[in-house]
Amino acid sequence: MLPHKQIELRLQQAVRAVLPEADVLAVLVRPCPDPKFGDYQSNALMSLAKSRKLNPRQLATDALAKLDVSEICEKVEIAGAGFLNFRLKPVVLAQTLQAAARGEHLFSEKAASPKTAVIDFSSPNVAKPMHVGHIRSTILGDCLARTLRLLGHRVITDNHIGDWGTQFGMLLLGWKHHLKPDALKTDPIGEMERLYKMVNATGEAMATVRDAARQELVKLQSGDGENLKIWREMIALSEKQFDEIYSRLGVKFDHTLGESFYNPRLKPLVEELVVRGIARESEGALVIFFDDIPSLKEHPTLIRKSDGGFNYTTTDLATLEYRLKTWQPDEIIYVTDGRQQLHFQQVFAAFRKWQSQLPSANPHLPTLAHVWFGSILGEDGKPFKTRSGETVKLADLLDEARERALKIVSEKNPDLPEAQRHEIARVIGLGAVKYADLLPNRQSDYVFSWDKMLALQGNTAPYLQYAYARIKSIFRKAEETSPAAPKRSEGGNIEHRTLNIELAAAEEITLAKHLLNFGLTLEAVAEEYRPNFLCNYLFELAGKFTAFYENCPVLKADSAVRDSRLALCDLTARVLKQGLETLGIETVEQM
RNA sequence: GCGCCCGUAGCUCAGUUGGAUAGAGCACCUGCCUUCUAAGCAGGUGGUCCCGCGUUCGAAUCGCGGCGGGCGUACCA
Repeated sequence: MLPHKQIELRLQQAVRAVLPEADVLAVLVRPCPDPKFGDYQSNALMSLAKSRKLNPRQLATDALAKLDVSEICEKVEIAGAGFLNFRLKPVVLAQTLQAAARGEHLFSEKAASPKTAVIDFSSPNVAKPMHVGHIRSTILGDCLARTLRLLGHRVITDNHIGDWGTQFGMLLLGWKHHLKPDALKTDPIGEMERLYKMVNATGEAMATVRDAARQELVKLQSGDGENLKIWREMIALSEKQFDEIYSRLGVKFDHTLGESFYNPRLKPLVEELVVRGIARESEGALVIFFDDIPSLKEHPTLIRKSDGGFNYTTTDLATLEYRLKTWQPDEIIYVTDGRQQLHFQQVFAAFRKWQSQLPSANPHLPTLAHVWFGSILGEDGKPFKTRSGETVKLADLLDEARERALKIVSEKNPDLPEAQRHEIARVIGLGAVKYADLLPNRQSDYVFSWDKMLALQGNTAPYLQYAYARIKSIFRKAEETSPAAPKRSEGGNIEHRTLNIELAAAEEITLAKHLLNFGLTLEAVAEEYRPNFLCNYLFELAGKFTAFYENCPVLKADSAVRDSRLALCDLTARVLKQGLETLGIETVEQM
């Protein structure tokens, strides 16, 4: 168990001894904001004292009397209003690093009770190009999936693509009358988008076009052979595009169950909801009212439109039911933009209402989480919407990123073979785009900017990848200059089985202590669904490594120091690589 | 009208149960490539954390009231 966990556990036991009724799970041990206070601190006693009108310093003293962490920490200090400050014993720090060097852990622990989580993200629409608006959901969702998996949870990713709905009426009408086969061959998505826009535009002016489109939709929904055939072709063409983008992004889904998958279930589902008295007719539509939920009292949700059609609430309820039956998840996570908050409140409330009324009511309903993110804005601060020709296509963004990175790598490192420079540019460009998306708090609105997305300096992915490449460079040099250098194990890491890690320089100690906080950070990411915590952690790690790199020569040091520093380098590289991988970002050995 | 979110350095933004002297990147200024990769480092400039009141030992963070902005609010998703 990592030292801070041990401290936390013992502190919780001590608090239980002093305040038996207290919720000790809220007693947390966190890294100190400033190393002068110590390595870890707990503020919990102050809030416990406050709610009980106790003297916080006295409570701290009482808890301390029951606390024995002497083999982990130096003397525990009570500071200020009642902070407990812990300072790790150097030997504990060294032992933790050595255990990591032996491959026993990488500063994180698997969850004690693994859960099953379904993550719903990306969800692009058929017949439309993937643009920058899709990147947040895709990258965030993928990162959350990776984080939960790393922590030992069972994760099921599901891409709920938009392959059904009213847009297909217009698409079918356009396809039948205005399709340009050559254009479809060269740029299928562009051609389908053109058809949609064209019919949509004329439909706004002409009722006959609207009606014709509606007719095509009705035919599709009632199983018309020709329309189904065209519809399937549109999906196939779109999925080809999705696959290309996902392959470039390195994003994989366990399932791609689009809206149409749930189509057969919609009618019986709605009937069931009516029979159970959850939905009722209102103004010609079937509606679920939430009179018992104040925040939703004014916001009923439709599950069948007055024209008999179903909408996305219906589909989402059917989807929830399917996921529950199929995977028995503990948690279902939806990664969409914040504008859908009300919708998900309604879906979640309707689902609970429905499930609670089933005869065999499931006592263990999953946690439903809407992980929302801010809107994408243009550089003018106005909503970045699909206006004619102004959408930045995802493929173009990735191309531009790769080109800018190639230009830089060719300047910095012209001697590398061309193929290698291209590969580096791919990894760096892609990493920069992803990192730019993960770094801000997800709830902030997102001002799209080429320069920001493609920045290669400062707090960016290339900075982290650069730190990694520098470490790898040290190891290359070590092998060149000294045949007696530590050997590489099969995993590409250095063997440390007999290694003694000794930390003397301030930069070494600071770096080492930061490594210990990797798992803590991953847990925070999983808890709050916020990958930016990991970005910041890695940026600090790279910064602390750089300080070490500037001040502590590795290869020129005497044998014992050198081996210890090599081990520290290797552990840093592993955490950087693992951390970046969790963000969905690759590393390169040289750049 | 109601609901959600936001307002922190010139710009873009972090800020982990309320916690210790509010941080980073960009931009700008001064230094540092015979020394493990300068996509870097060291230092400097830069703040009424929108305003006011309150709760608290302690507020950027919580409550109330303003001001400003974004989004949502029954048949698109």
